[in-house]
Amino acid sequence: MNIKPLIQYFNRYLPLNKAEITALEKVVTEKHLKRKQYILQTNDICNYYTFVVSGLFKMYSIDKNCAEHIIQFACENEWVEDLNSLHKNKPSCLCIEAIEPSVVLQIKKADLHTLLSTFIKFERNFRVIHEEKFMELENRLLQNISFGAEENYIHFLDQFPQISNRIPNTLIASYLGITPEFLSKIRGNITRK
Amino acid sequence: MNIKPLIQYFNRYLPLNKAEITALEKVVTEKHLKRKQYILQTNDICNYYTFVVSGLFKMYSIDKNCAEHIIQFACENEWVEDLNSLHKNKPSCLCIEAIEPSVVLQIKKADLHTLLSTFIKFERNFRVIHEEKFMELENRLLQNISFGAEENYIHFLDQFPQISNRIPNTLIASYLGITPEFLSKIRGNITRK
DNA sequence: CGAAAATTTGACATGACTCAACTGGAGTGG
DNA sequence: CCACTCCAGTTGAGTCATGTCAAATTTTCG
Repeated sequence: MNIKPLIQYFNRYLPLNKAEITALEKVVTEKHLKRKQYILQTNDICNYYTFVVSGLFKMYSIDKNCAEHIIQFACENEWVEDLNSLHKNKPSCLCIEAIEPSVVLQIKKADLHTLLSTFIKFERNFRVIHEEKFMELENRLLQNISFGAEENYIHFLDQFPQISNRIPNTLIASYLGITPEFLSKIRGNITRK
Repeated sequence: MNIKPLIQYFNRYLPLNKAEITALEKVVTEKHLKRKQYILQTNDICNYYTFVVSGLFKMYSIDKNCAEHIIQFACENEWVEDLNSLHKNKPSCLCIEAIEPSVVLQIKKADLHTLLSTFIKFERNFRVIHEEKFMELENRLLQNISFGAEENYIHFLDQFPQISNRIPNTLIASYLGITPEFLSKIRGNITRK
C-alpha cells in the first residue's frame, strides 16, 4: 500500500510528524477501482472518508426522471464522500462512481474521528480543508446563479482544464445543469465565432 | 455587551469551559447595525468573523449589469463572512448588508486564529460548523441544478419559513437566480391552483 | 400624506428543453 | 480486415421556461 500521496497532501497544510503518520497508516486502506465501479450507491450509508490517489470520480444524484446531476468531480488529491450521510448516519441519496480506473485511500468514519480527537493537527487540517471546499462550492454556486449556460461552460473549461479533457461532454452538461444537446449547441456557437 | 447567545450557540457543539469563555470574551466586540448598513463592501478585505445575534443579513455579489446575486442569508445564530477574502487576504467581491436592524458579535481574524490554536475545542467546533455549512451549500446547489424555478421557490419557502416572510420577494428571486418579474408570475401560478 | 420601493401584468424576445434522426468514432467478434 | 454495435456528439423543428422592458398598481416607511 502506498500512503505517500496522502502524506504529501497533508504537507500542504500542517505537515505530519512520525506519530501522526504511524497513526494514519494504521487506519488507511487502499482500494483499486475499474471504470463504473462505485464507492457509494444510493441508499448506502456512507462510512468512509475517501482520498483519491489517482483516477477520477463523479458524485451525483439521480432525479425522478432518472437524470444524473453531478455535484462534484473528484480527481487526484481530493476527498470525496457524502458528508450528509456520514454525519447523520442516514442512507445517502447520492452515488460516487469511478469515471476512470482509480486508486483511493479510505479511512473508516470512526477511525478518522479517533484521529481527529487524538491529534489536534488533523482537526486543524480538516477544518482548513472543509473551509476550502466550502469556498469552492460557494464560487460555483455564485457562478451558477449569476450567469447563463454559455458563460458557465467557458468558466468550467478554464477552471478545470485537467478534468474537462478527460470526460465526455455529457458529464459536463450534467455538472452545469443543462442538457447534452444544449451544450452541443453552445459549443457550436463558440467555434462559429 | 451580551455574549451569551454566542456561548449558547457553542453549547450545541462541544460546550465551552470557563477558560474558553474568558478567552472568547476578550476578543469579541458587539456591533449594532441599522437597515442597509454594511459589514463588508466590495473591495474591502474581510477581517472579521461575524456572528449574528439578532436581525438578518444578505451576502451578495454585484454583476456587470449591476444585478445582485444573493449567496447567503444570515439570521440569528449564523456566521457570515467572505472566507475567500479572509483566507487569502484579498479584496472581496462581495457585500454583506443588514436587511433588518441587527446586532452582531465580531472576532478579528487574528484573534480567532489565536483561539483556534490555543483551544482545541474551538478548532473542533469550527471544523464541524464548516462541515455543516458545506452540507447546506451542497444541498442548495443540488436543488438548484436539479429543478426548475417553481420547485426551487416552493422548496425555499418550506426550508426557510422564518426568513421568507421577513424579506421582499425581490430578494428571494435574487437568491434563486431568477428575475423578480418571473417570480411574481410563478407566485401567480401557484395561487391560481 | 407623499415618495420610494415592491409587486403585478402583458407583449415580446431569447434561453433552454424535448424528441427524433443522423453522424462518426471506438470497441468487439467473426 | 470487415461488419456490427454502442455511445457520444450533432442538428433541426417545435415547445416550454425564463428574461426584458414598460406601465399600472399596491405596499411600505418616513
